[in-house]
Amino acid sequence: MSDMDAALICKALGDANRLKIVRLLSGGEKCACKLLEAFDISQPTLSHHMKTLCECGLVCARREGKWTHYSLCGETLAEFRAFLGGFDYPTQEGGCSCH
Amino acid sequence: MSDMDAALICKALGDANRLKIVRLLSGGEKCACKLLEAFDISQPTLSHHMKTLCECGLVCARREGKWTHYSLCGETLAEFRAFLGGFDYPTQEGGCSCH
DNA sequence: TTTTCATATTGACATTTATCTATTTGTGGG
DNA sequence: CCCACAAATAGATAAATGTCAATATGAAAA
Repeated sequence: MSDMDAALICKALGDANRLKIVRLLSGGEKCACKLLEAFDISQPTLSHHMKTLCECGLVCARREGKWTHYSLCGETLAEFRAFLGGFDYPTQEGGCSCH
Repeated sequence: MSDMDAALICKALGDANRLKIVRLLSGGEKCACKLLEAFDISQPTLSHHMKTLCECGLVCARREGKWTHYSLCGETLAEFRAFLGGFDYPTQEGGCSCH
């Protein structure tokens, strides 16, 4: 996963509503109308958020008749976790021999 | 870690420059002047990014004379990873009994 | 085919954000 | 005390973002 991909995912998660959407999807696939019930936002706004989540690969959309069902993309989620796992936090000091 | 805390961290990571800063700090503590060398941005802009990273708890600042040394906060990073770990991606379908 | 319903797109607007220049703050050395 | 330097803050501005009302699309039902 590239920095740009990761930044896109972070940006997508950096909104309280979208974070809540991801949490809801974490419980299993949901259609847009069910998701909408959980929020105080308009239908176009939810649709816009879903587009953001889909475009970064975190969420997949499945069309079934009139309804669109959304679910988390486990593969992307795993890759993102691996990306974050690449950050270490060495406790030793003096890493910067500044002056 | 609350949703708001996590959203703050995500927002902080949702910028290519800040992601790069975190990667640099992942290699150990660095002072602001060393970080600045790695970018094509002005000193105030870097300072602004560091403030964002510090305010979400991902980075700690340590003052030493005229210099400020920054490092990743391992605790926050761990909490954030745990937060993301809370998202499951159940593969079973039919989670939404929509219609 | 006409209607109805679920979702997506458009266009507009207010807010937030990333960035810069200019200035200020704080620290240490002459 | 004054100067030099590292970093932070202030103020301004262009770009991105979240939101909504209005409209379009697309699919099933009547």
